[in-house]
This record gives sequence, structure tokens and C-alpha cells, in this order.
Amino acid sequence: MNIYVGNLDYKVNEDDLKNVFEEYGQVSDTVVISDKFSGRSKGFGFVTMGNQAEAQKAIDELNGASYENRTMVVNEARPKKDNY
DNA sequence: CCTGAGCGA
Repeated sequence: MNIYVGNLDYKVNEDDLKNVFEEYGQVSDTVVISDKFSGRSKGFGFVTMGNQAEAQKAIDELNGASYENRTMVVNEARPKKDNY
């Protein structure tokens, strides 16, 4: 399940996200989007989890939670640019 | 270094 994690602090990395989400279940992949021109983090990322139930629980627990003094937003991610 | 757009080639 793809999970969108937004409103993150600029210091938050993929490793931090993985650590947070691994507390709720298995994390398959973690991606933090950063601008390829400026190089700074865009403040959001994506987490892929194997178990849908654990993913839903992680979303329910982490959505609106405070992390690094920032209230992060966790929700189900939109389908990526697959092939239409 | 920074806190704001917020859904990635």
C-alpha cells in the first residue's frame, strides 16, 4: 500500500520515516521527495507497506501526529504515474 | 541555512 506523508520537517529523511512506520508494521519502501534543482526536501514522502491493515493503522495513528515539532499529514497516496 | 506547495521519473 502506498502511503503519502506530507508536512514533514526538512530534516526528516527516508530513514526517519521508515523508523516511524516500522513501529506499526513492515515497511517495504520509503521515499522522500526532494527537489532535483535546489536539492532541498519538498517536505513530503511516500511509504510503501506490505500489510494493508498495518498500513491503515499507521495512517490512522500518524496522521495529524507531531513529528520533529511539525504536524505531519499521513494519507493514502495517489496512484503514481503508471502507464495509462 | 529554510517551514510551505503540499502526491513522486
